[in-house]
Amino acid sequence: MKWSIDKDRAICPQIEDQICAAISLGVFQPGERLKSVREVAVEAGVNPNTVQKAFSELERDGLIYSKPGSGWYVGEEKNAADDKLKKLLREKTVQFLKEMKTLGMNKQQIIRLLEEETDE
Amino acid sequence: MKWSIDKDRAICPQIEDQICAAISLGVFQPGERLKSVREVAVEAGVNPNTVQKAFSELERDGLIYSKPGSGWYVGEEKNAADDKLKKLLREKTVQFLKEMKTLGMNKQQIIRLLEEETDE
DNA sequence: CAAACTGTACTATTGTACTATTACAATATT
DNA sequence: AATATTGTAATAGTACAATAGTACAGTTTG
Repeated sequence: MKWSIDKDRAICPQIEDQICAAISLGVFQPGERLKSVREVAVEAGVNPNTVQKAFSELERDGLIYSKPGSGWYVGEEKNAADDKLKKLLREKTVQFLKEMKTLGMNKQQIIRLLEEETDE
Repeated sequence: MKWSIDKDRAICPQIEDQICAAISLGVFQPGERLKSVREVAVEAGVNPNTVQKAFSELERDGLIYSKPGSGWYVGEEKNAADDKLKKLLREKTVQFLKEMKTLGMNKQQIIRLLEEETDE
């Protein structure tokens, strides 16, 4: 898995979110074993404690579960990942809209900016 | 002036950004005196030190200037505010797009989410 | 002149996020 | 059985933003 870590934001939720998206989008299948806490930490250039915390959060939300001594595994209920991803995308969108409107932008102007900054 | 402070983000840049937008959008006119550091602090529910820091940053960027003992005043060059606001809006947009794409969304899906979350 | 308000500077403290390091028990591997 | 790897926990250290409090000099106002 390829990680995209922005050092200017909290790292823990970024790990969470990207794993959540990977599960929801089918990159990881239910029952599949994830890489170990230490491996992910090296891959993402991050402290193992941070990965451990992110995994624990995902476990709390029912996306993954741990077999102590063996590893972390994707849960059977993909719903949990789908719901979490949807919620995440909505929250990010709402937050973005809020900030842009605080700076005086309206819907039309926001979409125009989006069009300008998109290459595809 | 009405402040919109999000406690989950760094406060200092929020003060900066909102004043910048207010100047660029003509809410504050060149030469106009801003409220004092202490007044803004009370209005926004924030520590005076944080406002002082925000004002100093805006001064560094040429948006406002201080007359020690008298107050802070909007600079004559509105360009500085226009440029800073434009840069700000672009950065926020680029950041939003980056995060959404990291979570697997493409342009079309992003715009659809925006449409869904906009009321006007 | 005197009082009030202003910008400015400084220190101390708190809260948060992350890193660094170590340790231990459960599991897997050989 | 022995070794390596895993999850898990605890501690200490670092860095930063923000708060709290104080102080002082310049300006305005009465």
